Amino acid sequence: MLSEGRKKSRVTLLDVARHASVSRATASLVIRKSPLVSTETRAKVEAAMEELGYVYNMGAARLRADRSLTIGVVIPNLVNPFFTELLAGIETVIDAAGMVVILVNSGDIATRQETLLTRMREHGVDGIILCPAAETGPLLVERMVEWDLPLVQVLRRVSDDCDYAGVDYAYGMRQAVNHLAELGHRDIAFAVHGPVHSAYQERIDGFCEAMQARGLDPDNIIRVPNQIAAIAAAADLFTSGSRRSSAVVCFNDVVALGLSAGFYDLGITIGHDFSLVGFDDVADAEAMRPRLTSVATFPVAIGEGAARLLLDRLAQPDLAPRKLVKAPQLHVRQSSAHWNKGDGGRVKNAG
Amino acid sequence: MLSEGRKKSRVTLLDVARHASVSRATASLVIRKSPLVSTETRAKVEAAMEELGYVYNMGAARLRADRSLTIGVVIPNLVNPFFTELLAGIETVIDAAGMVVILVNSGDIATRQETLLTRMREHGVDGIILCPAAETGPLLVERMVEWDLPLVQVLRRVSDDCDYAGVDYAYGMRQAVNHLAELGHRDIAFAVHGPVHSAYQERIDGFCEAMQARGLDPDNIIRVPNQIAAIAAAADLFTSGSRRSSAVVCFNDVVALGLSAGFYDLGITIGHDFSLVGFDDVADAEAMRPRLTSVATFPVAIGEGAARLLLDRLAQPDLAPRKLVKAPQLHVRQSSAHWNKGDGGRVKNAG
DNA sequence: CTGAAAGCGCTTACAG
DNA sequence: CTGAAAGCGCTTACAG
Repeated sequence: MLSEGRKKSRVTLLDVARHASVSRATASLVIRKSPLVSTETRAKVEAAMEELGYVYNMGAARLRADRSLTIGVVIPNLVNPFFTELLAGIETVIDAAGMVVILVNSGDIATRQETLLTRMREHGVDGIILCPAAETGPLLVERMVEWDLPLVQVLRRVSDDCDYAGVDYAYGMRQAVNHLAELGHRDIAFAVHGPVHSAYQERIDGFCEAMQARGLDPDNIIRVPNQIAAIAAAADLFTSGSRRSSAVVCFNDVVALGLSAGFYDLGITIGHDFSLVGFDDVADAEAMRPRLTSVATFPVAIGEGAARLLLDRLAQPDLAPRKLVKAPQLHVRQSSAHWNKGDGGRVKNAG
Repeated sequence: MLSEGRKKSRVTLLDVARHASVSRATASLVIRKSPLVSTETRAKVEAAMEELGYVYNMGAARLRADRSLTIGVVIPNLVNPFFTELLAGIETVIDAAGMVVILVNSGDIATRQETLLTRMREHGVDGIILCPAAETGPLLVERMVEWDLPLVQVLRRVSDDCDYAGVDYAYGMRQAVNHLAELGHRDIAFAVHGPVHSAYQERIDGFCEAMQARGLDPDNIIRVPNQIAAIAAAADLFTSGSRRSSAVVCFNDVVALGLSAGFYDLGITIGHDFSLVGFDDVADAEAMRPRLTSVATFPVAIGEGAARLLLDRLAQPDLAPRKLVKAPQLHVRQSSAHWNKGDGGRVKNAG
């Protein structure tokens, strides 16, 4: 009830100790739930804290103990639902560990990322989960080591000397390509977009290898724009011209959503006239009509995994670098259908 | 190049001062960019910082200066794209002010929100932007005042004694209803879902008033499920039974997306057989086919506004409570169409 | 413009 | 189990 003048004189641990007639050290032990304190004393101190309206001052504790119970999360993009789910997974685990997330957005710009990492360091975060911006070099990881700042890379990696939580993109691509090949497709395109980074490259490589393993031509890789409306407008790249394809694997579900709209505008029915496979399997895949066949990459689980890697490293700084590479999983829905090679024509949806 | 033993003996401001042959106070002034220091001295100190690899310790500064350059953001839900955009707006402004966001997710659970607010307070945040969880009482704001912790409510409000940044939901509803009424619709339903809070209530009230102002029956308010697949399965609530409607206003675009899928499954063509108006105008509205008519609520701008309100309050704590209520804006696309009253039948899309 | 000193609120050995 | 003391790294008056 001391709301008067709280600003001026905040209740301190010493006040609590005096009120409970114990020493400051004892009060500190109670707060940190040490077993060295008798139940009786503990109760007395807790009552005093309650009565005085004591608020623990993490700032002071962190200065002395050199830990902040704070971790930094650097994400290249806050609008893509994929990153949001990743973030949700991270937040859940960090929160459960009694820690707190400082979130920043690099906008996928390496120079900005520099600034932000410096700022995180000044704020004294205990560690960092980073999805490296495009163009990030491997020196970044070296610097973090020099800074003695525990780091886990997530989704993209720039160095092998550092923890990493991500997705087996090559395996995902293999599933997508095999699925379409088994439906009879031979002219399969790959629609990509966005900045170039390890996850981009792994998807490209995975697509090419999977196509070659099937004896198919892997060269039909087409870049589309970033904005959804522009992607839709680019749909005719796949259905007209010299490189007509009967199916397209998409870099992610954003591309799939855009192309799906574009095909609709062209009067082409997905899952009938043309097959489409997305990547990530965000919520929209199930909401689209026809429903989108997509390769699930489980962003929430990746986020949780990344957070656990970091927690482990904080506990054991000398652990060798670890990798958590999650296997994606194809969800077959309605947007992919049989292709009749016999006459090169279209057959009924078999999804 | 002092990477050896950095852990043990970190470079401190006193080291910098000595290295530059000035006092600690002077070094501190340089860091805080005070104009009281000569250019020459400043350069000397900056060179020393560079040479020694000095890292500013916010933790120590905050303890002494009683500010943390940190603000807490409490969001009920990280997966809804609407909140993500809101967050992006907040982050941009806070970042530009040289501050940093601590993000937590209340899951729309009031008790969890309590815990999180306490934790934020212990972490010493300078202020909080809160989208109150459902069931949050007005006492929460009183407590924050008692805690002397600056607060701005965003999107939902539980008290008028506190800054608020949000949307004029009633005006948005009026636009949606008027649009449909002008197209000839009379049996207009309102599809709602999710937890009950001020924004929910304002939308309900806004819908009812708008309908009454048009002389239409406002009682056709129907609750649908929260998950998108379940919303789709509930689409027949609007097209069968005693209360058939010809158009539906949706609580948000998630509902619109779900119902759109459900109508597709029922063989009903949006923008032709039935009209649909969404709310929020997230990116998906433009990506859907037919494109979704929706009331834009500009979440990024709201986030920016909320962050500015908080920054202003930090600068001037005694300001009277302020409200930033943004006017939403109807975007007419293809999902809403003329309705021919004459024979109660369907006419061609006029979107 | 600079120096010496006190203090923010906690934790950590170190004796008892 | 408890007390007295030092110190984490900064900022802030206060004299000069």
